[in-house]
Amino acid sequence: MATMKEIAALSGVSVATVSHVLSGKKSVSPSTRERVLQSIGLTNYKLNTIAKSLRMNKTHIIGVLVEDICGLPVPEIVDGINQCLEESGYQVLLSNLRLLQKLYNQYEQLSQYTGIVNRGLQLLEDARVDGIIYVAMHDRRIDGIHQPVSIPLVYAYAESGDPANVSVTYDNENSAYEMTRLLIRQNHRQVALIAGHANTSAANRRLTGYRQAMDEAGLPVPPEYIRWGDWEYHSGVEQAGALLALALPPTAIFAMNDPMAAGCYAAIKRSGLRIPEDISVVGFDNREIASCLFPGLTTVALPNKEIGHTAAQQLLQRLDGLTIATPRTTLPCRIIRRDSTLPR
Amino acid sequence: MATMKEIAALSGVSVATVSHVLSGKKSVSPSTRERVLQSIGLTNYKLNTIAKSLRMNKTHIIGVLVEDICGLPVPEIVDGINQCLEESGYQVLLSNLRLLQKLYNQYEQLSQYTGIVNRGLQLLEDARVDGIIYVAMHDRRIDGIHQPVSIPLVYAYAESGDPANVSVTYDNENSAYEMTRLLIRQNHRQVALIAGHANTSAANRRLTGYRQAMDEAGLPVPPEYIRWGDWEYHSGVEQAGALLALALPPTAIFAMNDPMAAGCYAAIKRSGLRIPEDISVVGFDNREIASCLFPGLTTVALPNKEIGHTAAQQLLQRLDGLTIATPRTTLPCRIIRRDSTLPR
DNA sequence: CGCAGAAAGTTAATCGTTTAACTATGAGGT
DNA sequence: ACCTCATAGTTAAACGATTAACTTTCTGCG
Repeated sequence: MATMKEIAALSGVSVATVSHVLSGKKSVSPSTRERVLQSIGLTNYKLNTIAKSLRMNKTHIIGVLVEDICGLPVPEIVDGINQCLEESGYQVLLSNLRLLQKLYNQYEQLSQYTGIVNRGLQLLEDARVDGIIYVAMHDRRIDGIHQPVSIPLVYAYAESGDPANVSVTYDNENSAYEMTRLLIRQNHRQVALIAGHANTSAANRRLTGYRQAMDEAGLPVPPEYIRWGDWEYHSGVEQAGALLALALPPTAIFAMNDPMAAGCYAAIKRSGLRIPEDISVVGFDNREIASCLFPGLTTVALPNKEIGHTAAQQLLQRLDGLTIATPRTTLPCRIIRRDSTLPR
Repeated sequence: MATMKEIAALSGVSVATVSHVLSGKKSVSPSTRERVLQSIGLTNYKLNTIAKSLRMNKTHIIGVLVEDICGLPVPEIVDGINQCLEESGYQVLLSNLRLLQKLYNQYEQLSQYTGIVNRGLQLLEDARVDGIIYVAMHDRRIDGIHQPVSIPLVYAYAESGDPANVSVTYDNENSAYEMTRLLIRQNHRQVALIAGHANTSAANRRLTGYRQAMDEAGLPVPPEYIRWGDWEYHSGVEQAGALLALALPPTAIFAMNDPMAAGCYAAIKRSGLRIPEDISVVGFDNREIASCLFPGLTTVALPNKEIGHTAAQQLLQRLDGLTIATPRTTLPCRIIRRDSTLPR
């Protein structure tokens, strides 16, 4: 692959002149410019970005740290990041921690967790990325995360424990509120909830939203209407079974994610009831299942792509030296209405 | 961030010596080594990989080109790639073409397609990656893909049109064969097939496997038992409906992917039949739905992680100067047995 | 004692850019 | 004629590592 030196020799000028032609930062006579461009056309010259990075101390590469690339929202978030960065001439260096997403309960063991995250950050820092986006799956109460010296870092999806850090998240609380409101507007008065793992802040926020909607409508929430699942299909089956066995079973079930909603479907059908005629079910996440269940599941779609896009935007702003006025961005979700609910 | 120069000054030696201590390629007296290591400990020294890359003409970065990171097998493949590369000290630069995966029919418009792919390859080449893994979703009949000069390239998931290129794929044909065999062993004699989009080689290979199993067992395949869908849920509903309306309806349906199998579930339940007592259904892909349907769907799991891992391995071999003996690797799939089939 | 050879360092070139500082030339103004 | 200034180009020093080639010192052996 040709270098500037060869182009310079071929055109009978100095490398500096070639550089000037390419950068356009200094004026070059039309004739020399033409000669240089022709030489470039003749060879397979490619600017060596490595040399440029070394000289300029800027790689135009952003490190994206993910806990598990196979985790559901992750590819979409990365997509959003990628799209935004590409437009600004940046590229994405991916670092995958391969942390099992399902270890909700071990989530509290922050010590070894932060160790792994810090190793990932190190790797990106070593690669001399210009900035880092950390796609975190769970809000951090304590931030044991070592902010690499002098590399801007923004959080996507979940929040950093330190409110000074910039984070881009979605509105768990309001989405759960709106979804519950939707059921209430359909005259449901017995609305039960199947929650995700109690350790996760997502579950707690969605619970808050649900409670607020019920309270506002003056509807009672008997404790047996709040069932704690573990985000998995089977806990949906189990908890829905328990709800159906109640003396006063709910007329609507709000499952905190789609697999658990699918579990409700199984339990409900097994008991001979029909969805939505006898009982309404709604989910959360808008996974592929939601549209493949029968009847189609009403659920909430997370703004994953936007989360990634916004996080990337904010990072680029910081790279331009701007300080982010509001470090926490919370994006709204969208309710996807299908056929799993019916008014009473 | 400190440099070798500063470490050298601090330890009273030359940069060369510092380099020797770090690389271990030349002997250094224990005392100087100790002094240098202490200086490093005192500062925040980090090897500048950019400078190293420039000098060594090697970045230790592999470009991964994906058509759509949100496409289902993609994250797992990337995970496999990542895992393998990480062990060898390489990192992943991601390039996402954001080609809509669903444009099956436009798939034949190769001209503009190759343009986009080539732009993606250019971007990676510009970044001076050491090698490229192209995660392609569809086999290429003609390869319009411009192999970037001197950068090793391997295909993952789908095959390159040129048999000389190294590709790592999975065994569509045999998996469909085995799945059909499973149904036949359960004494099903009327086994119908709901195929994916006719344009795709995956659909055609799976069809071949199915046909072979039926032929071997001496079972007739009436033309109306082969239904062409488009990989989507609704075509499953539709085609299963058509099958059930036949004079001699099948006792088992093999859907070429899980969403279409889910469509079968809907059509079958609507018609009042039970799965698996009245009719067996199997799918393909082992998506999340498979375990969230009721009853659980028997399906085939693709070796996505292994595909990525193997592709990365082969690329690293090529980087080490080895030539790959067999450029085409076809990995076996695994049948996941759940509760959607019953012997006759 | 003399010499070979190993051990421990240093010097300086190199990778491919960018860019401040400099030179040379010519145009324009007074 | 002289000064100023803009234009077009060159030179050379960075950026931060690696490494071949060289120097110096020491060890061991005949």
